[in-house]
Amino acid sequence: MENSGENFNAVKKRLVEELIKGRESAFQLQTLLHKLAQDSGQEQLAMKILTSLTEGLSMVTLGTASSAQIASVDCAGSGAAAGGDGGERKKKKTGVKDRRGCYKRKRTSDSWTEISPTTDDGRVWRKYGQKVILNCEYPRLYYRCTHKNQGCKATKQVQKIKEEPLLYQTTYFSHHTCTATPTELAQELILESDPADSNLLSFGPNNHLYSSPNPVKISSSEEDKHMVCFPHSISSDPWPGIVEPESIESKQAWSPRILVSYDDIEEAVSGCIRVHR
DNA sequence: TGAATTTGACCTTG
DNA sequence: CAAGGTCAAATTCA
Repeated sequence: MENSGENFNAVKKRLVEELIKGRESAFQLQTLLHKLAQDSGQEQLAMKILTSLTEGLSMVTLGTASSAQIASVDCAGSGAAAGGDGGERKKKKTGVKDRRGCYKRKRTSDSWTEISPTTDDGRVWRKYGQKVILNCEYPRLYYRCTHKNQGCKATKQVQKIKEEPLLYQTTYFSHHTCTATPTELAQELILESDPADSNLLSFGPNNHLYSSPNPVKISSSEEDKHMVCFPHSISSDPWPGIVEPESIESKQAWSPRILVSYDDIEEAVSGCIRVHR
């Protein structure tokens, strides 16, 4: 057998390189977009970014993680406390209800992920669970729409990624079928009226990736609804490229994020895995 | 007192 | 069997 530690380091190094390339390309694109309103080169450059990031992802994927786990950003690496289900409490119910909902959610076209310094999205959620996740420093929180009784099936999972600066990864499943808040209605109107807002790349000061404090649904197309954000650079710090919220004066002005659909990643990754194995 | 949260148990999937 | 997602009784809060 081979030295797996060395392999890992080599892969990691390449991953860093690939992601840095992606970042540089993104920066070029940003400059380009600044100069030109419309240009055919934009698409190619965006593709280049996607390829670089996907390449990096595929290398990470070689190890253990699924792309969904990669999207969860390494969860700060430390060994998690076992199980979340500790302690002693009543032994309960022997008569289990016929079936408990669907377990192990699969990412469908109706799910998407957002990274944000806040979990507040203008909706009213009810927490229904919390779980310690392996290799994640912070527990994952499970929420469902408060209006579940109206038949609203919207749920979300909130995973704290980082303490300083505070960052959460929120994964949404299904859309609200209950009455939307005025804020959200306004947001959806804006996005739907401007399809160019979907899948776009944009950056904050210092060329850093950032997300809106009040995240909105980015994609309006059915295939691209489940999204993942990527940091611009990789180091021991899971989110080194993200600026402190306090240092930003108008986060709102650059709220869109780098977004890549799971479908794209998984398609590309599945191809890359064969190459790298 | 009702609604929301907490948390151990239960269940499915890989 | 481990891990992740959900349920629901117990507890806390307004």
